[in-house]
Amino acid sequence: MRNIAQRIGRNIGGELVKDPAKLVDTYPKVPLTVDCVLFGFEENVLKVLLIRSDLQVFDGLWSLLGDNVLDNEELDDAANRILRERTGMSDIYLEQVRSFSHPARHPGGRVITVAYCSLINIQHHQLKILDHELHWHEVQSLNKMAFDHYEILTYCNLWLQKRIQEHPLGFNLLPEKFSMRELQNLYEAILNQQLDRRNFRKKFASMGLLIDVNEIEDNVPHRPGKLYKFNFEKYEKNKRNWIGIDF
Amino acid sequence: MRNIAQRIGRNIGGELVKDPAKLVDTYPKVPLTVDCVLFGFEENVLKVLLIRSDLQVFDGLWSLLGDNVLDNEELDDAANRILRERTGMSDIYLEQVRSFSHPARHPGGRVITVAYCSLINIQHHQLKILDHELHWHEVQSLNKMAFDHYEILTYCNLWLQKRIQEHPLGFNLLPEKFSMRELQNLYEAILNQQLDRRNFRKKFASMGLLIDVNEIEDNVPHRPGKLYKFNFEKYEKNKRNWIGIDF
DNA sequence: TTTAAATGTGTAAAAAATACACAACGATTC
DNA sequence: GAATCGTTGTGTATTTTTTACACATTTAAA
Repeated sequence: MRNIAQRIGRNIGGELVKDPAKLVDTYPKVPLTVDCVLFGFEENVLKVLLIRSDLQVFDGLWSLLGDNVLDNEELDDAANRILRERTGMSDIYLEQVRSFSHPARHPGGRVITVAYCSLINIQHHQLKILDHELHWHEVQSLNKMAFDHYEILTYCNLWLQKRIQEHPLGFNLLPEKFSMRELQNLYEAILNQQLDRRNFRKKFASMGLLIDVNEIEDNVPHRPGKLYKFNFEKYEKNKRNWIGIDF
Repeated sequence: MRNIAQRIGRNIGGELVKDPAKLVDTYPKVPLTVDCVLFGFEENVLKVLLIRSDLQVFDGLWSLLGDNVLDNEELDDAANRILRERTGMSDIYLEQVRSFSHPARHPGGRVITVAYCSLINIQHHQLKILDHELHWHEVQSLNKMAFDHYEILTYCNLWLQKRIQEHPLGFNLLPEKFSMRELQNLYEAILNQQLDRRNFRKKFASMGLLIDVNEIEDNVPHRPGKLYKFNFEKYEKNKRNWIGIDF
């Protein structure tokens, strides 16, 4: 094997590189994409936003929302742009999850992708572009997808389960005013487990981040529950002391 | 703005892409590197493995161990290769942490990097290559580094603090047989906080993952402590039930 | 023999997590 | 308007976990 300095064209010995641009020119380049895993919540079911793959080899399988990273584009920006271009939605806070780099993950050759994740309220974000059969798909009903997207989705789903217990992401999925039952349904759907109703309420009550808006549910065929707002302001202030939720 | 299908050269309408390779050819390509953040522990201090940057613009600042990702190389493999080439060490388990993509992070132009992290026992892994002044550097004494490496290091340090409470990584940093005091020093160094000695011991005792080897410390100028081994076997078996350590 | 410096150990108090049941409410039906 | 249905709202006892804290013991060194 050649010496590393020789192989990558760096100077040997003690001399310093004066022209970094020349150095970067010698770097191999790879196609890089971003895939957005957008989770949503509707009818007490966790959903993910998908399109139909337009690659023949994937024969109509579903695919995450992905695209290339452009020249000089930061990954965060790429994720936001892709989401905007594919769905018409902006102002979604996406978080980087991890990269996937298996050499055979794309049938057209080596393409590395970085997965981004977010959770949104399906009602509050109308899909303005419906190309490629863009739609919300139940997470639980998926098993095969285009590329390695099922693997990415599974990874992001686990990431989300952990994340939602450390940060109050869940409130983005609910209407501004929500009942305790809606909140609990949300956590149960994401964590994929039943939770004790009284202990659930106790836990959130003790956090002191819910504001009782003195209203009750409407149009429910039973005793309506009280409505709450999430105290985003207080949360932002005390963010540093936030220790998370544990179920 | 052009339609996304036009911009990236995809087919419009319902037709399927038959040649994925042709499609990938149209993707913009970016230089991609991997940076390894290797943490070690020595003399009760958390250290990180660094080299001297050979870019003039960084005037002798310290740098992480980084290099390009090669064609068709998986990121995990790249990280292992880089570590091997730079230090001579293999069989180090590196974990992907996240990507850093600020367009101006490299003075030579747009270079995206993926950070990988590991924790090793400095005594057990001799540095076989010392090019570029490769050496172990105290984490606490750093503040400025080449590129955005200080930012990457800081991020990885936080990642590590979290990680070490969820997985027993720390045992990789200690000799096979270690005293409770050594173990506690390690946790204190990484978490950067003092821990109560009795509660610390109680916590580890209750996990049942330490094996008393019926030996005591040697060459200490005070009462020697008992030595333990970590029960890797039992941990691997019960990994799924592992709930972590919490300080 | 004394001193210095660390080890080894247990308990009480506080906090957090869990399990669990019944009355009150509103909507619907008859 | 009475009865029924389904869900809300609430509290307590038990267990588990976390925290705070002190003294006798052991070895090396002086």
